Amino acid sequence: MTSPSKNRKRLQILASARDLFWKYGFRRVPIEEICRHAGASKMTFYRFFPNKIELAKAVFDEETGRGLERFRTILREESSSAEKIRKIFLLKMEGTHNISKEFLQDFYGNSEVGLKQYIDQKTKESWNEVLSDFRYAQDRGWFRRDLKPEFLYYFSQKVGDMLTDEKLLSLYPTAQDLIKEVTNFFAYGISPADQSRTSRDGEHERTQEPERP
Amino acid sequence: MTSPSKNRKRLQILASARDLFWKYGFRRVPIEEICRHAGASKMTFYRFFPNKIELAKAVFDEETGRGLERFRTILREESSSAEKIRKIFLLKMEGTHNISKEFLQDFYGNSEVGLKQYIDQKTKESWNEVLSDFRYAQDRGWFRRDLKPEFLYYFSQKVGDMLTDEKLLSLYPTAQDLIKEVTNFFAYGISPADQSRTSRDGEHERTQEPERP
DNA sequence: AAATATATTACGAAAATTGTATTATTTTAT
DNA sequence: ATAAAATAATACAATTTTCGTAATATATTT
Repeated sequence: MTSPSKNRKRLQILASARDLFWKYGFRRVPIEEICRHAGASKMTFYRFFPNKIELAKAVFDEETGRGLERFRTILREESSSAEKIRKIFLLKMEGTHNISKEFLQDFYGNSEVGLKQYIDQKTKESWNEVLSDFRYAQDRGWFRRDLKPEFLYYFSQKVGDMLTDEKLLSLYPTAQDLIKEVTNFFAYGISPADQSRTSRDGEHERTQEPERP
Repeated sequence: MTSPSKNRKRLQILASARDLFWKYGFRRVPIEEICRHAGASKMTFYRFFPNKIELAKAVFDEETGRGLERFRTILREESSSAEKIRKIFLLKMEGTHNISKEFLQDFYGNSEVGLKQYIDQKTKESWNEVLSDFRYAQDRGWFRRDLKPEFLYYFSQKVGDMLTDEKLLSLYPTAQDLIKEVTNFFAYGISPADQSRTSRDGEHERTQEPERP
């Protein structure tokens, strides 16, 4: 058995599936397209996965597991706040972690028994772990205290859908406030308050314009 | 003939088609899904459009026309830079203008004669107009001079794909530089340089960390 | 050279999509 | 209120897409 070779194509298929599922969702992507994208034949696919659903499960498990792992590693490692956010930035750019809306949407539509529950549970677990990790970092003063954990979570997920995501929008009174948060995030970074920021208001109530004395 | 009523459903279908095409591309979205999304029946669809291709053409025309119009209006109107960028922000949030990659991709795959050329030309025209408008504003000192026109264009298109867009990335030596641009954008906004920023380097060569005296 | 992994091609079955027809319901104008 | 128009709902055949398997050929590994 050629262990390394055996897994090579499998991982390529897995990666391609993730990329395509992420963008277009589960049902919109035919198996053959995944194979084309992965440079594999359909037969090779069926050697590793019995059908598309099992493939999707594998993708889901990979992401929740490995992505969360990477995220936690970055949060816990010995580095500056700026370095942390830079790495999370890059992690997000790779699109390596977290589950896309489109992917879950189609998965939910599937009437497979137990699948929805399985996903719900795993999602909730991951979410709680991320929040807990974030608060861990926040407690140690690595991140601003007035930055909502939910914000960084969503930010690290997908900058793309940030401003159109209903869930994220619902965290703020108006769309304006979300824009403020984004602006503040880029203006101040994630570092805790320091002596240079004396004119700030309370949490999430700063003016939209960055102060420039 | 009830003119207003006649166009109501048609516009809803058009809007739904745009939303779905934008996200998933042309071929991945069945007509019935568009109808569902628009709250219209299939028969109503076929009353307005002979087939999906004609619908896509209509969507394309609408977007290049109306979207560009709105963009230019914002750029040209009498308002502050901050106000302009805010409106462009909101415009982008609505996802109202510019053509998505997925949409064009599928359109290109279609062997319809002349379609590709038609799209290419219209796209190029719009692109040139936007750039020209941008430089117009830049010349009048409304925007920073060291902000690449291409950047604002892409920014206004889709913040989402910003950091994964190959074209945009290729405008910068490294991904770091793009991140710098994003950071600077949010840190300084689009306003021209003022007295508060004396420690800046040359174009696109500032440090990644915002200065905080 | 043998064994294994993969690609290619073909294929039938199942499912999805398209486009049309028919009839019922709702909306609009008079 | 009534007629006309617009729309919805349903059903349908024709077409296309997708799925999953098989048989055979090619490439890779051992």
